[in-house]
Amino acid sequence: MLISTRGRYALRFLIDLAENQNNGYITTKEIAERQNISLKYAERIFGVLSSYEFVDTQRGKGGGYRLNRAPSDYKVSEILIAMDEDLTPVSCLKCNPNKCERSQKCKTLPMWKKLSGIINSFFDGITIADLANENI
Amino acid sequence: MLISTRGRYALRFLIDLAENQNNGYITTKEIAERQNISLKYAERIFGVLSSYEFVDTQRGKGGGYRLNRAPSDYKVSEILIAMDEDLTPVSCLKCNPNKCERSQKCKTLPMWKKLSGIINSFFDGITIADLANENI
DNA sequence: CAATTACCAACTGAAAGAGTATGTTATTAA
DNA sequence: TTAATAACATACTCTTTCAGTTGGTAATTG
Repeated sequence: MLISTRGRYALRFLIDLAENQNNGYITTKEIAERQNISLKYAERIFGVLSSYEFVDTQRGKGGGYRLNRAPSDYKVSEILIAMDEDLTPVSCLKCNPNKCERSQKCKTLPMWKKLSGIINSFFDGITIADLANENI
Repeated sequence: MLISTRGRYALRFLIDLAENQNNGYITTKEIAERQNISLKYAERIFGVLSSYEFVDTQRGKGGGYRLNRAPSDYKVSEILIAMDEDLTPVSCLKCNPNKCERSQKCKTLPMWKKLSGIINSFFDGITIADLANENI
């Protein structure tokens, strides 16, 4: 799988926050219920989103999370890369510079590179706002 | 990972066969050495290629494998799908029809479907001949 | 101070994937 | 007819990754 469930949940959480922007801070509990996921797992995912400063956070009563940018300023690519480390379709592309000794003469490597570029551009071109507005 | 090493090896084997087409049957041993992979692992991969009738096979002395079509008649997509079952980037798309109960209202599903289409078209448009000729 | 809510880290369990081990069967050439 | 060759088959091991859980601690507020 190119995209983990973690990455998919992260996107859904941000969409959820985007759809409830004017309600102040949204708790993990609320989102966990809406998205039908365990509270604890949701907390872990928000932990990553928070560490990348994709969201503002507030502890204690009345606290929770909220977006700190406009939904149109979140590229899907950056979210997925934050959650999964990368978006590379084959392990050949994982290390940089390429450590595979046959990379110079490999007949398939250019194809993998091209695909990787396509995938990255695809996700670069979509924002949380696009998703929320079903404007794929 | 979207593409397994099995799938990558399969492509390299077919490219190898394409490059040595006029030499009759090519043994697993020969390819295993050229591609720097264990004989036994190579045999397993050829087993799959053979079961999908991507190659002709001959046992015993002088035997081995050879292509049974022109290199330009092997789409990369069919090879990769044979080796890995599918090319779906997210598990949401694995079952058909979609069994996820939120699929009707899911805001991200259209994006996954679109990506899946892009990936499949990409590999549909490339053949073993293209790879052998470095014509990515 | 008590309730609330985010934050943190270690762990479990399952699945998939890479690769190996140990054969058996078909074919050919001597 | 036998020995060598090479494909075919299957079960297994080992590692890694990923999903999800457990059991907390720290900050904030009423």
